[in-house]
Amino acid sequence: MPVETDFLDGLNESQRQAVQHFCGPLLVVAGAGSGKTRALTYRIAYLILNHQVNPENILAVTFTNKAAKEMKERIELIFAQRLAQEKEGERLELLPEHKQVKLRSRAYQDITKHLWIGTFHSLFARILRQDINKYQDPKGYQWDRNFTIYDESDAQSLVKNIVTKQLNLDDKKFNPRYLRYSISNAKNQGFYPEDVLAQQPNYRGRVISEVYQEYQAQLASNNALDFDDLILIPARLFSQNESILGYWHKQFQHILVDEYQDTNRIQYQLINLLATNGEPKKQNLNWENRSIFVVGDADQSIYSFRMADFTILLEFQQDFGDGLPDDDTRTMVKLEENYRSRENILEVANTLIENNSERIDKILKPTRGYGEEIYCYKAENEIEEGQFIRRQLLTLQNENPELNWGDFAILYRTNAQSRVIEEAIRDKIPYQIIGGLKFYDRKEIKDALAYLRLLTNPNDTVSLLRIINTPRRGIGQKTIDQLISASQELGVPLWEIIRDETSVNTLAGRASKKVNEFAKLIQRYQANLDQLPAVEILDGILSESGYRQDLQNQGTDEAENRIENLKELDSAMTQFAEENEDNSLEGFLANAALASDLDNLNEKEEKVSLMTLHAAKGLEFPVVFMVGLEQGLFPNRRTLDDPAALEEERRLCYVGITRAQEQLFISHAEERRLWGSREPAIPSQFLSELPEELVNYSSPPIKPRRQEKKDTKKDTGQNWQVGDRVFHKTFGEGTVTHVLGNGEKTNLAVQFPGIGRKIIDPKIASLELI
DNA sequence: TTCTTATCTCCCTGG
DNA sequence: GAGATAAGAA
Ligand SMILES: Nc1ncnc2c1ncn2[C@@H]1O[C@H](COP(=O)(O)OP(=O)(O)OP(=O)(O)O)[C@@H](O)[C@H]1O
Repeated sequence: MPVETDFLDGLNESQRQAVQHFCGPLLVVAGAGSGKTRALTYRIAYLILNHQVNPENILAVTFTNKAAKEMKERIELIFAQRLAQEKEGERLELLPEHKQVKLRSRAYQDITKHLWIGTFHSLFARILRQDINKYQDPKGYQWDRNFTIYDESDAQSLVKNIVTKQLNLDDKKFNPRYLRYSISNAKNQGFYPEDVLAQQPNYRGRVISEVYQEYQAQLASNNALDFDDLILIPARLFSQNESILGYWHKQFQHILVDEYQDTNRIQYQLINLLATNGEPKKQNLNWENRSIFVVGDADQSIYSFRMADFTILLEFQQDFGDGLPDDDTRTMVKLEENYRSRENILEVANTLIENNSERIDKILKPTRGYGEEIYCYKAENEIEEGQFIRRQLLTLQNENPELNWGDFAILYRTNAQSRVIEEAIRDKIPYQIIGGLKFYDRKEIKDALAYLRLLTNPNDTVSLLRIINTPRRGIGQKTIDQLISASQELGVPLWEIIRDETSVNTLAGRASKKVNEFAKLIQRYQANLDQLPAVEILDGILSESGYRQDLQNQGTDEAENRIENLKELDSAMTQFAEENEDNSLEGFLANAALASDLDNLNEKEEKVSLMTLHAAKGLEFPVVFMVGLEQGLFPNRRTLDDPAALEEERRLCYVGITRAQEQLFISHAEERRLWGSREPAIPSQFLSELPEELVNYSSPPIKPRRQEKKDTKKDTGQNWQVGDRVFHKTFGEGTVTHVLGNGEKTNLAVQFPGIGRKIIDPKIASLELI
C-alpha cells in the first residue's frame, strides 16, 4: 500500500491524479501557471517513494539546465524532509543547520545524484560519452569519447571557413549565418546533405548540401559535434543498434518531459524510441513498470525557429494515449486552475491568445482575485521608455517594502533592447542581464577553453587555430596556411603536423622555433592531463602560455576585466567539480559548452532581471515589465507576412504576460533607434487585442498603492502566537505552528495549506494577522 | 608580422 | 552604433 505522503497536500485534485499516475502514457495539458512543472517534479518523488522506483531508472527532460537544477533541489528537499521526520521526528527547517545539511546531503547521495534530469542536450551528451564509438555513420565518419562540443560561434566559423576557403563561394551571396541555419534546420529534421538537395533541387539547395557535407566531414575530423548532433546522433544510433537501444530502454523505465510543446521531431523520435524500444505498434507495447509522462501547453510553443513543433504535443494521444475523447480518456489530465497570476492579468492573457486560430481552447480559472491595475505606457522614444521603467521601479520599491529587487523582471523581444534600459537604471537599481553575451562566449573565456579543449582533444583544429597565435607569439597567417595545406595534403589533423618537429622545421621557416615551443608546451600538459586537477591545468597553461601576462601587460580596464573573468572561470571549475563530484577536464568542458546564461539567474540575489521573453519561459515574477510593444519589433518584422509565425509571436506575448504574479506594466515607444537611425514606431497589434477595460492607458500614478491589500503592518512588536491565522503575499493564508526565538529575532513557522510549512521572518515579509 | 584606420555588416529568439 | 574585417603603414 502506498504510504500517504504529505507533500500531496500541495496539489489540487487533477495534479494529484497526474502525480499518482504510475504506468503507461500520460499527457498533462494546461495553460500557464497551472502547476505543470510542480506536478512533474512531485511525480518523480512519488515514483521513488510509493512505487519504489530506482532513481537511476528515471529520465526527466527539462528545457533549461536551470530548470533541471531546481527540479533536483526540490526533490532533494522532499527527501530530506522525510528523513528529518523519520530520523528526528521534526520538520527539516526546524532542525539545527548542520543537521539540515547532513540530511540534504544524504538525500543527494541516495536519490537525486542518481536521477537523470537535464536538457535533451546534456542528457544525450552524457549518453554519447559512453556510446558514441558504437555509432556507425553511413559516411564512415567516426568520433571518440573525448569529442568536443562546438557552440554556435565555433560552428559558424567552421561554416565560414568552408564557404570562403574551401568552396570559394561568395560569402556575400551565401552568408555563413544563413548556411549554418539551413544546416541546423536540416539536422533537426534528420536530413542528410543528399536529402537537402533532393528537397531543393536548385543551385541554392546544392550549395547548402555541399557546405553541409563538408561541414559534417570537418566536425568529424575535429572529433567535434554541434548542438544538433547531440540529439541527432543518438537518434540514429538508437535506430541502427538494437542492443544499445535495448540497454537504454531498460535503463529508463519512467520518462518525463517538461515543456513538451517545444520538442522537435528528432527529440520526439528519441523519446519514442526509448519509451517503445522501437516497437511501432501501439497495441504491442508493454507498459508494465514503465511510463511516459509529458506536460506542456501548446499556447506556449515559442521555439519553432529551432524546429520545435507543437503538433507533437497534440499528437500524443494518438501516438501513445488511448485516443479517446477528452471526457473518457485515461491518458490525459487537464489542469485548469492558475495559481500564479492575478485574475486581471490572466484575463488579459487569455483574451490575447484567443486571437490565435491554430489552437484548442482551454480553461484556465483564476484562483487569486483581481490585483493591481495593468498599465500600458506610451513613451516618446526608447530612452524615455527606460526612464518610465526606472521611475516605476523606484516608486514601487519605495511604496512596497516587502518587494525586493529580485521580484522585478523586465522582458523584451530582442537582446539589443537591454542596452538602453540598462543605461536608464544602472545608477540606482541593481540588475542582472540574462542572455546576450554569455559568460562562456567572452573572448578570454573562449581562448582559455580552447587551450583546454586542445589538451583533451588534439584533433580539435578550430581550437588549435584559435590559440596558436594567442597571445601573439610570432606565428603569422602565412606560417599557419603552410601548415594547414600540408595537413590537408597528408590528410592528417593539423596537430599531427605541428607536433612533429621535422615537419615544422621544413614548413614553417622563420617561425618554426615558435611553433615548436608552442607544441612542446601543449604536449607537456597533455602528458599530465590525468595527474593534475582541472583547475591546476587551467592555471598552469594560462601562465606558461603567457596569456595572463599578456593581459597584465596591456594594463587597460578591459584587460583587468578579462583577468577577473578568468578568475571566475577558475571558480566555475571548482564549483562544477564539487557539485558534480567530477574533477575531470572533459566533464567540465562538456558542461561549459552546454551552459546557458539563464543558469546564472539567481532569484535570491536582490537584482532586477532583464531578459528576453524567450528566456523567461517557465519563470515567474511578482512584477513584470513587458516593453517595446511595437509593430515590427514585437511582433517582429520577419513574422508580419507569415500567419503561423505571427501566431507564435502572439504566444510569446502570452508567455510574457503570464510571467507576472501581481502586477504587469506594458510599454511601447513612438520612435526607436534602429542601427543608428531613428525610426517612427506604431503600437503593436497585440495591444489592440487586449481587453480595453482591463488596461489603463494613462500614466500610472507616481506613487501607486497596492489597493487590494489591507494595511500590512510590519510588526516587530507584535506578539505572535501558535495558532494565529496569517496572510502572506506569496503563500496566502496559513497558521502559525511555531514561534522561534523572541524579540527582534522572532521567526515564525507557518503552515500554508497546499504549500507546506515555511519559516518566515515577520520583519522582512509582511504578514497580516487575520 | 603587427598595429592602425576605413569600411562593412548586422540583431530575432537559444541549447 | 558597434563589432568584425579588410586594407594600408610601420
Ligand atoms: N496546487 C497548487 N497550489 C498552490 N500553488 C501551486 C499549486 N501548484 C502550483 N502552484 C504554484 O503555481 C506557480 C506555477 O506553477 P508551475 O511553474 O508548476 O506552473 P506551470 O504550469 O509549469 O507554468 P508554466 O506553464 O508557466 O511553465 C508556482 O508558483 C507554483 O508554486
